[in-house]
Amino acid sequence: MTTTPITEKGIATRSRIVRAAADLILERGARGTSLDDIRGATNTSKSQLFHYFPGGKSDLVDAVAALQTERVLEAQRPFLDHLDSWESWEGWRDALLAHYEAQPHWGCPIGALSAELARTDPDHAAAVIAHMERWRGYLEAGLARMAGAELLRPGTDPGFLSMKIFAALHGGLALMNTFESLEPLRAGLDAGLSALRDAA
Amino acid sequence: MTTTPITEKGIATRSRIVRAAADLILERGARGTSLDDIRGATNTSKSQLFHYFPGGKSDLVDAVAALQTERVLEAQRPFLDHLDSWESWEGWRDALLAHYEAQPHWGCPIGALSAELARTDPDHAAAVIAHMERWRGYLEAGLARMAGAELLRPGTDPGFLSMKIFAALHGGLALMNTFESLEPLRAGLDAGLSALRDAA
DNA sequence: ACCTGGCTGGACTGCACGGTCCAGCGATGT
DNA sequence: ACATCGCTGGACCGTGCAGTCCAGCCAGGT
Repeated sequence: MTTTPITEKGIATRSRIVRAAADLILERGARGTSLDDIRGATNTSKSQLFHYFPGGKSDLVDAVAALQTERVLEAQRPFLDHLDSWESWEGWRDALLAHYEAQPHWGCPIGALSAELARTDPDHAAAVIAHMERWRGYLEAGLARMAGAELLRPGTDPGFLSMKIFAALHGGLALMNTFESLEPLRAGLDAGLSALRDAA
Repeated sequence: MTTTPITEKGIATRSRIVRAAADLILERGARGTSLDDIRGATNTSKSQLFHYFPGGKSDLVDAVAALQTERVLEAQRPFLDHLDSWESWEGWRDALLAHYEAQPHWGCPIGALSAELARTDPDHAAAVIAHMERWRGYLEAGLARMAGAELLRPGTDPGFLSMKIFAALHGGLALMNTFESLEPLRAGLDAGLSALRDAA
């Protein structure tokens, strides 16, 4: 639960907090980011943090996860909604590469949060899983349309194929974080498209 | 740096600590596991922890990372050393599936540590990256032999191809952690082998 | 001018955790 | 029997952090 600000000033402050928190959490992880860090980075005070996020850090992390999900989905548009042709998949791949290259730090904000919170915090985990499933759902939807148009080998399961591509993508993101390079993501996306080609 | 125990009893205690710490860290993450947790799970005392790991938690985490690396490499034997035939790659895939299915918790111990520490702790990060590179190196070596035997398309880069397979694998592991199911790993490995087939 | 209420600053509290310290215990060798 | 030394138990300390509390500030309305 978060408190929605009333005035324009309040909206600006809240947004400033979430955006700074998103950056810090991407850089240091949720556990590695203290409320004082966020306070310092935003020129705010403790009371403001709890004013806008009554549930404390937990609420703030939820807000960050939601923001990052929107950001990453937005970065994949318009391809994400039409992943039913070879050109769309290639455009999608390029959009992802461009997005993550422009990001201030290596790695996938959602994936990192998931890896960090899945094991400890069931409530957050559910929200993060939902974000992941929504994301993968776009891939599956496109593949289902391709299967309908008989662009895929008969008997291909769009759900499993989407998981293959999704896994290859997220492995690229994870290793991008490890190796601090864009190369693993390029490789992961390549592997994902190989899996797609394999089913065509 | 760790203190090597002298007596048999000491060796047993140290090993008990590392193994319990490995389980707890896999389950809750390094930051989510306190020394008191480990102390409680092993019926030891603070002084023993610092007796065997003078550098404190940091040393212990290093030891856990080393243990988990050995475990996961061991699980891939004997295939890991002969990844130069189609049969070996399939045996390798099956061995990995069996290993992670038998594990007490979902996810990749090394990958999780990497995701957690890469951003904050450069010292640990270097060690974890080394482990990752060693692992990927086995794949690359096999692929290089395949390229030498002209089993791969001319011009194929074993390094990049190994990264494709490695990324697909690790994406499967990461999502396995998120979705708490073996299915993503199966999908990731499938995608990796698709990439291999694509280069054959 | 005054009031209301959204917003802000910052001191304060309680607690969890990493790390220190020292007083023993117990097996092994002489 | 005694001394040595690896090993063990657990009290203790300092710090960093999430979360609380309250005294203001500053519009906009009347």
